[in-house]
Amino acid sequence: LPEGEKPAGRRQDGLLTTGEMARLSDATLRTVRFYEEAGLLRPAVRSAGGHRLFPKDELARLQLIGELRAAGFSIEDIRDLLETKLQRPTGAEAARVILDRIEARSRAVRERIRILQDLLGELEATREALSGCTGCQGHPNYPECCNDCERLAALEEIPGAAGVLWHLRDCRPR
Amino acid sequence: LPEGEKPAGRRQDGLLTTGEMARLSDATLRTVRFYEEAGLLRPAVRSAGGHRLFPKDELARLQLIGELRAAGFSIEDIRDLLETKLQRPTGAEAARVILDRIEARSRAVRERIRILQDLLGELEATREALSGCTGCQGHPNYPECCNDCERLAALEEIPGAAGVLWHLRDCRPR
DNA sequence: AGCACCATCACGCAGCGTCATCGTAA
DNA sequence: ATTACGATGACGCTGCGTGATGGTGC
Repeated sequence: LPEGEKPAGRRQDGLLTTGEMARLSDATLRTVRFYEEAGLLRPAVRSAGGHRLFPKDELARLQLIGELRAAGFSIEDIRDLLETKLQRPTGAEAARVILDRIEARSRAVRERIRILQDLLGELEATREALSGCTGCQGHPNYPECCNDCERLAALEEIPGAAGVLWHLRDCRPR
Repeated sequence: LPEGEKPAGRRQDGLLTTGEMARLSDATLRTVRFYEEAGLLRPAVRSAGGHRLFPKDELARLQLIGELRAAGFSIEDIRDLLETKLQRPTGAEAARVILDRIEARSRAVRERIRILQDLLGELEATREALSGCTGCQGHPNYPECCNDCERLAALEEIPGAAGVLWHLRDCRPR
């Protein structure tokens, strides 16, 4: 064993099997194969028996693909991104194209974060509004009785989501 | 016209057509119908000619569904949430179930926000690393020359994503 | 009678999951 | 020879988009 080098797989040729790629990147076999067919991973060399063998660089690619997917890039977007540099005549041009796309995605991600944060706020407000209900004594004509509940009526405000989930009368659209 | 009441649609019976529902909630006709078939909107009354007519409360429901979908929740998740109250015998029990689910959702949403923020950070770092390249003078043997670029080598660190996108040698998996 | 509106099939799409059946690797 | 691992179809799923074709509302 050459010292100071942890082999990524256990093959001596430094190639990775489909399964190793999958395990090292939180993907599945199916996903790795799908990405290869889709052209996101470069055509793997095959063993004599037909098994895919990926050079180790492809692992970094696969991991990046996973992150870009999580960020909402489509398969096609990603293919474009990965090919951009090779399809532009100069580095300056390629960089501008890539920067634009990243900018656009960043904006979309920020927007998505904002939406999620708003929703989180509404969920919290809903939780607060209904938290008093866990101590509610049984009532004969539940669930209609909640419409006349004094405790709920005394609340400063009932978020729209709570009104809908609790099936209160007059849930007004916002 | 009874005063002080802005009718939601323009029908005098206060019911909303599929199209009105769609327009008032940023959905499409198809989506409204789909949600009804999926049981997210309660079976609409039909006109003599077969057109759906929704009571105005359903609009608040539809809007809530839109928000939950935007946050990434599945149709089934949403159906469960919406039906919870009616399927439990007491308010206290229903409230506990709903609170649990909201708690779980909140946690999931927080987790998603965290992931997206991490990604945003990586996107920004990538943008920064490549932003200098937009001024790169043409070079005869682009794109290979980037591997020996002095400017890139001088950077404190090159994020993995940039290494992959820029096809630099030795992009090591993380 | 005209025009916008709505209904119901029905097919299509991404991005894989999930068998089933079979060949490989060591 | 065993046992885990991988390959190749092929069909399934979600959440709608997108026609086509024909009836409604007013």
